[in-house]
Amino acid sequence: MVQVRVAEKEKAYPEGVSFFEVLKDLDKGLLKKTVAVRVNGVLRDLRARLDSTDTTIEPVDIESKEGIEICRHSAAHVMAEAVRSLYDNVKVAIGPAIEDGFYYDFDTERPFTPEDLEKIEARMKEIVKADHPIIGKSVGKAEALEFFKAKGEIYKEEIIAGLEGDEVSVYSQADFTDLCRGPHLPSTGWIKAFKLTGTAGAYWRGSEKNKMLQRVYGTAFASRKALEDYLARIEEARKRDHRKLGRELDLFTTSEDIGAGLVLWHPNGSTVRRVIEDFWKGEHVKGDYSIVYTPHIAQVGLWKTSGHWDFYRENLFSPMDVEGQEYIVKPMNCPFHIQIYKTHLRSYRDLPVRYAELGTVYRYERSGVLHGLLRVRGFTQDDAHIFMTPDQLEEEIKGVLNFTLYILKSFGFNEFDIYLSTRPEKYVGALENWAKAESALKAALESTGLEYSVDPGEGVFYGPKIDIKIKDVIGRSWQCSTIQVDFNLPERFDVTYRDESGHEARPIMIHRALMGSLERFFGCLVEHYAGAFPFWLSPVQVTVLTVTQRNDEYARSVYKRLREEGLRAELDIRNEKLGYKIREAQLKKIPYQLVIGDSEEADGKVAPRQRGGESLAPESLDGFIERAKRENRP
RNA sequence: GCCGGCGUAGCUCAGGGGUAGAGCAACUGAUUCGUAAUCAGUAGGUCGGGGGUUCGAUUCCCCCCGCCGGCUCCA
Repeated sequence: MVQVRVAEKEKAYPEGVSFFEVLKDLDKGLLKKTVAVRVNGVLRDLRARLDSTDTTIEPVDIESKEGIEICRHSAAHVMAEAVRSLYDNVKVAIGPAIEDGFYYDFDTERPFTPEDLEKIEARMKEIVKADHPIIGKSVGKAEALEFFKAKGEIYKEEIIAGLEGDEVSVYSQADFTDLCRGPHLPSTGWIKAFKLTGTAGAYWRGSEKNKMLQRVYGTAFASRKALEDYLARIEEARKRDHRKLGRELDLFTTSEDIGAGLVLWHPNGSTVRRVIEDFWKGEHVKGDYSIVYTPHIAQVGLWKTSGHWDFYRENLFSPMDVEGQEYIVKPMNCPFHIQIYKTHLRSYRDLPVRYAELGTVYRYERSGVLHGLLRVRGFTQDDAHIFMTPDQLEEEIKGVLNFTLYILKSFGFNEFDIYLSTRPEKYVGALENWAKAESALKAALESTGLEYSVDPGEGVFYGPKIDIKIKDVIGRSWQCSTIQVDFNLPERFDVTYRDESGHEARPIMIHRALMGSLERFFGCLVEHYAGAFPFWLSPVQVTVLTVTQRNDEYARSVYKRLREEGLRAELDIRNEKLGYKIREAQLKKIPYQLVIGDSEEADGKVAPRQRGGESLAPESLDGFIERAKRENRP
């Protein structure tokens, strides 16, 4: 007999009884929302049986992260079963649960079409309805190898060959057997809600060198309601898509005639960008940065010296010939800033030197990776390079980190995911410098009191870095800020300063971008605010609307005054009904609509209406201007 | 770059071997109107580009460009 505890309850059962039976006996209600159990810290199937060491059983709730993962994983198996039953000569590869869903990779005779997706989903529904038991067992490695070999499952063979230990576990449902660690649902009927979401090509083991397999994506949830909520969230994200809003609000476009990944900023988008840039410049001047400008092209030798020519050649635009010299469009700003630094002999007393630039760079991104404003070929970095003595490193990083957070918060981002990336396998620079820099970054992070995680080996070849991802209102993360320590470039460009004893010494550099690229950051802002920018960023802040043409003259004077006060105003005196004009202003997401009718004109007032639909009491123009000015800042 | 899908009026989309259609937007006229769409009329397209098949291609085939979903990549 085994003494079993589940939550508060305790009872003895004979060995060999399944966890399912134990729960059924002890707490039927609990069983209903349980998909697996954790026993002594290990996840097990409900079908698994008690053995002598099992004492405490923790049920895994279907709504829990692990519970949903188990559902998704089982759904992936159901999909594999469906695909194998529908198509000949299919080999299955891997099929894990992922964030928001699951996928399974198949090696097929031909790629899947959208029609295939429907067929597969329909077959999956049949399999769920048939409620096949999902049974796991442990088998010898040799036996498993033989089994999958006989079935022609070469990918499974490869996986098994790479596994440690003598035993592997396999799961079977109906006539489909898969290599799998588990756990799984007790039977296919336990899958409550799923949907296939797409197909894609995906390389075996993620390497371009390997064969491209067919991946089918899907998702599964604990209930139909949860699935519907998820689909509604996707729909919400779709509504916020910066590419859609960019067109609707006339913010930006790209043009086939110009080229992929090159952005045209329309007047509305340009206004937002200008406000961002003005704010950025002002804050940098306050923060003791020097703002600089540098050319868009330069001799390729600069990039050979920097090392980018060797490391990133496939992402540089081809050189152009200028009187026998090779020039390229710049992929980075750093060498220019270094050249400026080097025009003078620097003393330790001059450091740190901070150069900031809204520098437009061009990188040849492979066509398949381009995406709206988020991944483009020409973009403007809010770049800066700081030259300092090694002693100044920690203090400087703290300063940069706090500055970054301040700027991001000014744009309405208050939640961050912060990562410290440490030395990668391929690196340059002395180990002791790496250690020093990593500990300086760490100390700076700790001084903020914010949580962060370490990405081991994810640093750049020339130094460790801090990356900050901002979270938008619907919880998505966007990589924007990066703070990178660099030992490489000062060396390569022979950057120096005179230390306290008058000797030549090597400064350390920091590269940092707060918004990353203006394009990406702008795209992120659009989605964060769903196009309804805060007042200080809105392309048009106020629109003056007349009720009838009798009010045109007064409306003009209101409009003129608003412009004189530096507010971005528009005047709509078209011969249309008020409702029509309001609707249009609303769709343009203009923060304030000033309604001007006979009564406002008679009283010398304006009647503000807010973007949200709320009408404010008529007030004097001065009063409104005061309100607007109060809101016209971060 | 790779896999799949898509490209028709400014936008959203329908159509389909015999040279195209709707709604909204635009323009013109009437209406002078109070917080999300007044009515009527007009105009608008080398059907992404190039080549091929065909008596005839926007439709079928090939190549290219661009966009979308992924993979890979992202200093």
